[in-house]
Amino acid sequence: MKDLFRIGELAARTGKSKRALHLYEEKGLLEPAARSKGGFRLYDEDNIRRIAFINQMQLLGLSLTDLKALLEKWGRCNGGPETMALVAEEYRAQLLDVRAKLKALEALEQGLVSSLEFLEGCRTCEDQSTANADACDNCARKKTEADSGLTLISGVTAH
Amino acid sequence: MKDLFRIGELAARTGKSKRALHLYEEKGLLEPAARSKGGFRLYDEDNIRRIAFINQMQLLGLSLTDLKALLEKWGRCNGGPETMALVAEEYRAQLLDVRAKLKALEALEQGLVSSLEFLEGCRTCEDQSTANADACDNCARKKTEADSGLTLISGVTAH
DNA sequence: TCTGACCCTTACGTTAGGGTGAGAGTTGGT
DNA sequence: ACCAACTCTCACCCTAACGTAAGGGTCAGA
Repeated sequence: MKDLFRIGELAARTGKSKRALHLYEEKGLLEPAARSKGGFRLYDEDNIRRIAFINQMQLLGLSLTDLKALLEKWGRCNGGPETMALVAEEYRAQLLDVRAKLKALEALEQGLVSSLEFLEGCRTCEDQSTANADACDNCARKKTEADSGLTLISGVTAH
Repeated sequence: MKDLFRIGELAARTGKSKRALHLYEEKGLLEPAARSKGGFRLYDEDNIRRIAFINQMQLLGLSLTDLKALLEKWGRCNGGPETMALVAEEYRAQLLDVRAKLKALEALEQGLVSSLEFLEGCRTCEDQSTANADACDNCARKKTEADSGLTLISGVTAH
């Protein structure tokens, strides 16, 4: 009927380890489409999609436990409006979280860009002045300012 | 000279536990400004800034180990151009990572928004048709499509 | 049927990031 | 001097997400 494959192939095709796949099953996140007579797990394309989903969510910082809860909630949703509302609530919460992370990431991106600009300025500055000296006063000062850490994010301006 | 405070106050002012602060010190991420004669750790404002920095980086998914490496690299940077280049390299790598995460988050945001739209459509659809039924064929079909998981992200379109 | 490549379950090991005392010393106020 | 509040240094416990064997079946091809 559908063509099924064993855990080795699933691992190869998803980049996950066999152990991880076993784990996802233990945690109730992944159910093999079938088992062979001898007990081998047999998977199908749906399983691959499920793993792609797990990957995405993991990337975004959800734990396997969180994921299980989410999938269960989604699984219990039978199309009735109350259950749908429940899922919607969950989604809304996730969305808030996602947006907060977005802001943090954007801030860091700015910080990194500024830092790079600063470092670039430092390089050209060094080029023009004391050629073989190990330290540049300007840079050293800026570095000291940034050293406590926060400047790294709030933006190290070029000099 | 500066006004120093003990670990309890630092904990209170940063929202971290004392244990966490000890841990950061063990990991080489945080050094008390001083110690009292009796051995109590004494902290200052710089320490607070350092912790804010740690917070930010943790939020973005860096491990304490990553952070230590980053700070060490930054600490070894004495203004010389080679060391600066090294730090710049690190920053560039971080930036790539951050941008990848940004894309993933934006995709998820879209997915969540679309899902919410779908759920909303479902609710209104339910309102107009079979009022007390527990299932709506339209919704059930959509749900089945989305059930494997990926649709959750690639976008559940409204019906 | 035999063999090599796979897979099964069970179960202990590992790293990160803390939590939670225990037992003992330190501080600051009265 | 004395007490309450605080801190110190061990040192063991915990969850997450796997890694890594051990001991023993399963499958497919020659």
